[in-house]
Amino acid sequence: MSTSFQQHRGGDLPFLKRLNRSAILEMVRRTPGLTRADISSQAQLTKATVGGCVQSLLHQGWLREGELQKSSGGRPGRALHLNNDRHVLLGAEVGVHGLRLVACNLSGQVLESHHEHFIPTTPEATAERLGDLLGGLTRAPSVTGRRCLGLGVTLPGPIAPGEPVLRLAPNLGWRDIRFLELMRSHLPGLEGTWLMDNEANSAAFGEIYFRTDRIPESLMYVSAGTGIGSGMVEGNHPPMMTRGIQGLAGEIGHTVLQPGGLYCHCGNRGCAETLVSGWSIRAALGIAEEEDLIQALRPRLNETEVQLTLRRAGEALGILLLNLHHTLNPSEIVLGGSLTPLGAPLLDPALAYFEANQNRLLGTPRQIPLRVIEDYSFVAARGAAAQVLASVIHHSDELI
Amino acid sequence: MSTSFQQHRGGDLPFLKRLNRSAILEMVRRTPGLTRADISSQAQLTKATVGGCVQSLLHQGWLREGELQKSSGGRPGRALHLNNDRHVLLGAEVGVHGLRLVACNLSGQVLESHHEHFIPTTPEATAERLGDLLGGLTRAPSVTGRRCLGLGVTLPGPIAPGEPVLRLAPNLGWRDIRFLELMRSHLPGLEGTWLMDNEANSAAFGEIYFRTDRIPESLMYVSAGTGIGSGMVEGNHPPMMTRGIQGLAGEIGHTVLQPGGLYCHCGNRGCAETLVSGWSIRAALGIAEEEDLIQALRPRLNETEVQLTLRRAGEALGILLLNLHHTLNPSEIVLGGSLTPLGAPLLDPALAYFEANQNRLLGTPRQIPLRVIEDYSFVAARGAAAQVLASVIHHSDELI
DNA sequence: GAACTTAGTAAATAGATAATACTAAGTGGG
DNA sequence: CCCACTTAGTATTATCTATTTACTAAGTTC
Repeated sequence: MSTSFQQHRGGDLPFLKRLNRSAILEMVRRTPGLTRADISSQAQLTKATVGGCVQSLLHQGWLREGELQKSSGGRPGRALHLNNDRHVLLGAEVGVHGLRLVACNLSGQVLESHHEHFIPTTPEATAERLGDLLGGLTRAPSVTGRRCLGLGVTLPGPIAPGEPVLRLAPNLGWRDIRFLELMRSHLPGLEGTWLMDNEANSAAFGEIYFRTDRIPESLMYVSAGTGIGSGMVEGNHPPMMTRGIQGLAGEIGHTVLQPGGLYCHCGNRGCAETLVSGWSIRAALGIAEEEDLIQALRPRLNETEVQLTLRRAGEALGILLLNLHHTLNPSEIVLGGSLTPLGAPLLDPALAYFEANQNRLLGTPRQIPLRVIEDYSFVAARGAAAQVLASVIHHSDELI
Repeated sequence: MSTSFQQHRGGDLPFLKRLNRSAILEMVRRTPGLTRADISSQAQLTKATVGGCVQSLLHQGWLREGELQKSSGGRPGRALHLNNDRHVLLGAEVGVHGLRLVACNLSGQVLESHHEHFIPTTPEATAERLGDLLGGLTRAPSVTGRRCLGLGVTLPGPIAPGEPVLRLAPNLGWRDIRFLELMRSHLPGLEGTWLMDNEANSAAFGEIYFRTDRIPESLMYVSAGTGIGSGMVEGNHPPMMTRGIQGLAGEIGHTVLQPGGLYCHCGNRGCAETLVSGWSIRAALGIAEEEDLIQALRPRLNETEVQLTLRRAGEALGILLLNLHHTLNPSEIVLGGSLTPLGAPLLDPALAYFEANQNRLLGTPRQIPLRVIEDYSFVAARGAAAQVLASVIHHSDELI
């Protein structure tokens, strides 16, 4: 899961076994309904090997057998699916204005979710409250009885690569917090893999990991909220994300778009966040921190000052997206975050700029899919749950 | 080597064998002088397994035994090194103003190199000339007799991920060129792995791959020449690079730094290249395409117009570097390309801006190493040779 | 020089996938 | 309805790889 320096390691036979087990589970996860024969041909393993692996995965409750496939002239194969009844994944997001929690099954379907307005004060108090809420979630009828595979927590700031430390959360005033450790005492019985990550990273991961059709080669999630962040996920088996040596990868809110421009809270001038972010829009339109930004703006959308501010912010967002296109060139871009409910006045200029300029270099008609997420609310928490599953499948011995 | 969508595959016993062979070879490559016992403890393989692998790698001429290590109370181990006498790697760079070729040994030491001023006209003529020069290189005394592992060619533009097609070379006027195919007929006897990549990608790869101490977790190479490009390499075993779905990753010359700024040749406004690039400096100072930019500028460095132009370009470069820092956060940045010989008037403002602003977010004193390459000339060609070696080690059956 | 320590090798063992042969369960033609 | 044919999946045996165990090699230390 981390980008930290990997020492060279050899592999023994159990390693090979784990590898094949996780490959088979991933295949069924990505294309539900696969038969053993399909797996055998795709994975380049013999029928016998696949049969053995599948049997043990069935036995352990990871897979279940489904209907018979249509015959193509011979004995029909038996469809295989994830067994969604046995396990649960927990994910939580600590946001600037609230806590969000989800419990998912292996397919990423949300079994239970909870949202609570909550202004994080100290890390300790936040951990306690979040622990309580998670405890409640695990006692929900749809969750009890399932085996918990772990917990993923997202935080609004850069995470140190390699160890679970929040380096900084500018909008919470936190610095160097080992948040998982703070939560341990409040969730003593919760087993499985615990991990934490940046909100945009987790969101990006979840958006690519739980998909079962037209899986992009890479995906970038841009989170436009109080600040602006992004997460990039690439590849498969397992998807990898770039964190950067200090966890700063994706801190696109502090890329400079306007040299010599306004001062940012980071001290530099002309950062993207001075042009497009919850805080810069509040500053430009005089909206207090305590008010809900969306609710404050909705009645004022006819004011020219508001329209102008949102249009300028949208144009800056468009430039930001284009710069990412020319820096990372993801296969798909997903736009989320608490500013997205502002809709067209903010987003149309961004999408228009991106579409107008994305093909200038190559001149091809191909358009990179750019999607505004319908409901951004539980994306990060669900993504953290996805990271837990990936970690279990690829880096644990659960499958043996 | 490519970022294209990987189908899930299982692994069989020969796969495991290849994996361990390549892991051992990589370990010795990265830390020359390792003993079998060192490898055994680091790779988590038993002494017997390591002994067997090493024996066959010695037998095939990949490794050689060296001196005895100093004893630490018992029998001293025998140092292992790459055998640099048996193989050769070929790399070539097709530049806007010339062709550069290298022949390297396994450690990346240049056995033979050649530079020729050459303005590429058609792809066919360029391929023919490059083929002739490479043929000459292979007949050099230091090269003949060695087994050729392959050829890597770099080109100044985005390469399609997954297949060896140059999508576009704006400064050559080329589009959708299968350059390797054009070269085949001129190098009929040349065996091994053939590959091609973008110049900055190959340079980045070479800068990280041949290093033997303090190997960074990731490295970004920024190439400032006629245009501006970058390449990012991450991880190890093997190092991976981001190409993007259209090969546009790293096209930082077309990130927008000055919304509403000057028109770029791509048709957009305010691209980084309009502020810092060979062509924009030429345009600003009225230097013709035929003149050598460095030679034309050197006598004029006292002119205020020149100083101002270079300082502004340098500041833009500094912003570009900072934006990359906040987007990818590489462990190390290397600056190369044909503009670097301009030295302080261009580079000082860039380095100063980067250093002044890189720690604003986290507030830590840590400085990301930013190095201007001493001699940029054969970096890309040597990097392409490095890619050949990595491809052989990780994706071929040569080691068995 | 004897005890000890570490490096490396040889032979037997365990455990993984592959190969082969088999059974299971459909289709379709007569 | 039967039978040839096709494909899915399982059982058994074989092969291959790494490990385990025992051993030899070659130093240091007292």
